[in-house]
Amino acid sequence: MTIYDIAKEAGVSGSTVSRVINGRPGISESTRRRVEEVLRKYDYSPDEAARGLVSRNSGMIGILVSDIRNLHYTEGAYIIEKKLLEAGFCSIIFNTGEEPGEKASYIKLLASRRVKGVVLIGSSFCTDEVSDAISVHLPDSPVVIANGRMDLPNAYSVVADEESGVRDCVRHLSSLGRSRIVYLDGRDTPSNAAKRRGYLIGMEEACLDPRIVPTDGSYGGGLEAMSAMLKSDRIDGVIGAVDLIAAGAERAISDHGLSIPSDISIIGIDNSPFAEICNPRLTSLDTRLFELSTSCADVLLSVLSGGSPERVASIPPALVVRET
Amino acid sequence: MTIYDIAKEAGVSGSTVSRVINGRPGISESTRRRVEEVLRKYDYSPDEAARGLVSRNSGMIGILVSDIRNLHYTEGAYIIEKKLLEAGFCSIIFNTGEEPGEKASYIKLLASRRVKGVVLIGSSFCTDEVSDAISVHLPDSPVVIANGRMDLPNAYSVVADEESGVRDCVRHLSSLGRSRIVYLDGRDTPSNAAKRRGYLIGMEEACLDPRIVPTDGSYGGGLEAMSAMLKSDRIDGVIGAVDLIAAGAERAISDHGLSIPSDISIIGIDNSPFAEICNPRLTSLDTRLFELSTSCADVLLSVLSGGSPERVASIPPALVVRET
DNA sequence: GTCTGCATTGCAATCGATTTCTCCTTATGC
DNA sequence: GCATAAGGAGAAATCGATTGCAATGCAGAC
Repeated sequence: MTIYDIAKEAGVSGSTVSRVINGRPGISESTRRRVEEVLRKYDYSPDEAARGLVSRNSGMIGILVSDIRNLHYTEGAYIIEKKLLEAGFCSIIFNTGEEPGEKASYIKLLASRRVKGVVLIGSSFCTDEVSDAISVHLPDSPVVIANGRMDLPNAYSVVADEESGVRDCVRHLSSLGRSRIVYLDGRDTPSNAAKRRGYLIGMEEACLDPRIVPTDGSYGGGLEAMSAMLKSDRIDGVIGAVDLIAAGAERAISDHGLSIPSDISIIGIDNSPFAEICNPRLTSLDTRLFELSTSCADVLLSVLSGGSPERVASIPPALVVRET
Repeated sequence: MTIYDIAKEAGVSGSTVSRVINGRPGISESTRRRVEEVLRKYDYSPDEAARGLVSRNSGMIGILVSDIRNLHYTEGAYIIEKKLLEAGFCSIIFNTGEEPGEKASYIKLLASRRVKGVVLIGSSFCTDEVSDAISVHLPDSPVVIANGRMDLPNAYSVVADEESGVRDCVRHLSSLGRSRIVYLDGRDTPSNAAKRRGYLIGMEEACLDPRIVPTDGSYGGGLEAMSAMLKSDRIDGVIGAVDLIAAGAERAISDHGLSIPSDISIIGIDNSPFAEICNPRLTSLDTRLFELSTSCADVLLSVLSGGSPERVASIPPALVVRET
């Protein structure tokens, strides 16, 4: 079923059908109605490949996600996808994995699909490989990075201000009289580096000794690191780089027979669904995933419709105080 | 940059370049090398729209997910996407929302993109609207439904045997001496209907009085429903249609001052990450999301490569006993 | 020396939709 | 009643890659 089949049945030419489909002017009301009739009859929809070929774009947006185990990223991807779809753009979503070389190859893949724009979710895309691949294969398409920065003429960033967010967490704990505040770090990403900086600044401001403990970023990792610490050290405050780590720590603390929050306060980061389910409910720094994701989509749509939004938008996080 | 640009630079015709790119035979080793050189020089990748136009397919697979709030679905989607990508297929993932009419329109969208196959995630796609849309717009492409059934010549199903899974949950509770076992239902889907059947069968077998309480399928819903029940009724076992409901119930019980599992046992369904984080850790029926999703991808790939897998594959769930 | 045959390579049509340019019809003004 | 303008519709080129078929060249056979 092509426009010519439609054309034949309606007794017109292909060009006319095309014009009707695309709402182009210069068609008489009667022909338009006749063609629309046939269009409806077959519930026709045009071949997007052919369309893309002549219009030189696919009407698609590429979304790259590095780590699917991170609920945070996938949720962001879906929010963005939904928003773009409402605006009439299809999205291709790819899991790129963590390897920088791999990530760059996905840029090429998107380029060959003639995407109109790209959204990169997570700071782990901010590498030279990815940046180079973009300037080679997609020098003219807008690229929006969620929670990361890239120095490219066609790149835009929307970031959560994690540094000051975590600093505020330290202030909060300190105002609660906590002084031995440990930071449970996650995997090595620019985002986690910003959080670490915020922690160090906060501790410095409060004239406290900082202590950063590495973990693998998982629930188990948080549990393990916390258990080890509780054996020897006195601690009264914990900040986890993500909620999952904090949840693991919470569990370790309650297994150790200490009480939360009277003995130890805990704060997680991201305000994920996990925070609500922990027992006691986890206090968490909300990095405003919804606003951030929505804003990414808005920035992209703005560029695509000829606007020129800010190169870097910053979303302030907010501490959600619960029971820990 | 087109194959003709490459061709000019290599001093050959476009056809030759095309043949080299696609590894077609009948090209001398020397020309092939020369063309490959230029290809590499520009890191060229062909326009997929043009390719799709002549080959009459896009090399893409459509994945439809109804509810993005359900972590279970999105995780399945990602597992499938990854597996398909490894096999060389790109995926377009769409959130369809719950409305049947909307869902059907996405089928049309996929058809216009000339997808090679479709994966529908969740039983909520098993409606007449969707089924009709498939037989009109995609009568020849394989369609795989994860955890649902559809009666169509080109449809394949991979389902978790939730009915017997939930029946086994009842048996488990009953073997623990529980007799007042409540089932907290979720939203109205074929999948939840199967779970309900399993519960009823299990209760019948154990000669116990069934009691099904509706909820909205959320953590809050489970909490609310359970709180209400605890005010008046004596209960010693709970099964939640999904982990989130069970987690809410768990919280309600501990808020009510009862102890788990000595006073009341709880079982969730899906064995999601939430189960591990609950305190105490939630016993849950693992519906084997990973195996199910992988199997969906396998079935699709099998059909696409000319195989004819079973129309319906069933994955037996497994009870993961934790602390509740 | 011509002819057959195979290996390479190029030409041109094709996929389906868009768009420019041209032609034709009809209405309007004189 | 005729000229002209304007609006409606079609013919054909185009997007970039693929592919059947034709053409070329070269080697070996007679």
